[in-house]
Amino acid sequence: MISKRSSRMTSQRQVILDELRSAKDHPTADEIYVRVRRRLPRISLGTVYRNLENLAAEGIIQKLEMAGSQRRFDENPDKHYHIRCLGCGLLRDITISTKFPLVDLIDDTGGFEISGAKLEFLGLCPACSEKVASLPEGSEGCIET
Amino acid sequence: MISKRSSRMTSQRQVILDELRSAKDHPTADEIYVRVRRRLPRISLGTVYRNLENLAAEGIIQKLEMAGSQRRFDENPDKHYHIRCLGCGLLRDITISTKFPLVDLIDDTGGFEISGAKLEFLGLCPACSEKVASLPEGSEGCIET
DNA sequence: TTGCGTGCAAACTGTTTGCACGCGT
DNA sequence: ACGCGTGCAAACAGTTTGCACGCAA
Repeated sequence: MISKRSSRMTSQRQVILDELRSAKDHPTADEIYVRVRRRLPRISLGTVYRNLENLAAEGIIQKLEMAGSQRRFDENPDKHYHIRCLGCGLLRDITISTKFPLVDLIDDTGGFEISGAKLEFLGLCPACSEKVASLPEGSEGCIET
Repeated sequence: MISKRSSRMTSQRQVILDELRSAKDHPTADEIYVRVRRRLPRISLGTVYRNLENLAAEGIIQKLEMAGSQRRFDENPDKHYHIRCLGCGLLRDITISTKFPLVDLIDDTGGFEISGAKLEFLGLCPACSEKVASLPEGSEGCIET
């Protein structure tokens, strides 16, 4: 794993990591901030950002940069995929049958040296697709690329 | 195509669309802003954003929300894929051999109603991989997910 | 003539940073 | 005791919005 020399262990760092690990969702920095503040009321948002950034750089957690939305953090540092609900923003892990590297899909690299791919699925979570099913009409599915 | 009632044709809208169509790269709003200002020096950045947003909503152009980077716009409204250079940020179209919908890769939808997938490749453009080849050392490839 | 789209500037969101201080090593 | 990591507040980047006015229809 790509990792830097590990940082000093502060109570802030400890609680942030704790709180992220016990979160089932993939929280944003400010969601983590409010959760951590229950235990460390004087912590600052800047500190939360700094620690999350460091933990990610050390390969202990994972930073999720989703297209067109706020950054989220994942306690699982290993490569895996996600599906995002277009209705409520819920982000959930998903496993894909990875028969081959996605890079194999490319026809012509155009001279690029390819190092990876970002893949994210979009849809409606059970709760939201329930809601949509009982809608007036004319709300055609929003197919994103 | 999903499209709204088309908007009033103003010179701003016309020039923005022109400028985007003649751009080979996939410019950001502010890049378009500086280009358009050569022709319409009094245009405001807000107007550029509003028009790009409308054109995208009408299906005339495409908004590209890439993970962890600034929004870009594509004169081609049709679904296609891109590769982004991790060195310089260059964004280029790429064609993939789409033997099957990406959604077929999913093992378990977890009850989600899936409407699509976002896929983006990452790598180094010819120019940047040239530079890296002649680097000191210890700069391991940054494999993103 | 009507009202949509504009220019301008201010607001806003998410994130980063400079600084003095306090705490982990 | 040294200096990294903190709290705070200000800065920052990208994008959005309220308002009065002008121009396309």
